Amino acid sequence: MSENSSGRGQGGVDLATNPTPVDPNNDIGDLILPDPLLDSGSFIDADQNEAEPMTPPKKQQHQQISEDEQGSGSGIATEPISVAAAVDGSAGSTRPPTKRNLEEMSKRPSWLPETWTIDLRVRSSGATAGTIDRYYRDPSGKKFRSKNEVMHFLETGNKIKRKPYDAEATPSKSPGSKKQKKSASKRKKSEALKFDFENRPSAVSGICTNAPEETWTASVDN
DNA sequence: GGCATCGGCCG
DNA sequence: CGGCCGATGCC
Repeated sequence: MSENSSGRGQGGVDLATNPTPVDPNNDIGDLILPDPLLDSGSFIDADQNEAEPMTPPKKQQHQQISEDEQGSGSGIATEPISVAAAVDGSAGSTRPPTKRNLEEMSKRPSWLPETWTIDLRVRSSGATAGTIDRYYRDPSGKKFRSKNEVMHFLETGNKIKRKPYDAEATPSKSPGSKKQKKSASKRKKSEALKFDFENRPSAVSGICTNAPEETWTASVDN
């Protein structure tokens, strides 16, 4: 505690560095947000659970924004971010604004289904250390790297297919023979949208009605 | 083989 | 600056 005055002794300077130019009524009020994650209209009731016989009573669908705690030991370099911890509110002059808005980052984009979850990962090593990467997890647990991938999955139901890596393409290869796509796997079911059947509540219609028309909704119809 | 992360590039 | 993708390394 004594270090308090020592480390942050520059109380006066603090204000000078962070004068918060235009701030009508933010101040601490900003920190006490009612519900940054839950917006009005967002209800996470477990009431509908009972309607789903298949849904095991293991756990509810809480908004898990990857606020898990690193248990220990794992050689995981990147560490999951905690929204609560990120709310320092202190003079973060030494911190880039990127982190400060961690809260905003954890909020779901409009194009992302409400049943999906966001995974925030911070790079702890490398030249890009400190970079925040956003991942998207679907109700099933699949992990995606970017919005594009998520959309692809929502549209086709199949994970994006990336090149199998062709190395330098064999320099001495003769022209004429190459990788010919084999027409294998023709049984590719699921070509048509797969809503979040994983946790499809019986009141789905209610939610749909209530929720505004999102872009992804249109895709489903398509 | 698969997963995870980092780097670098682009908009 | 943010975001996405690609590639590599590691397990």
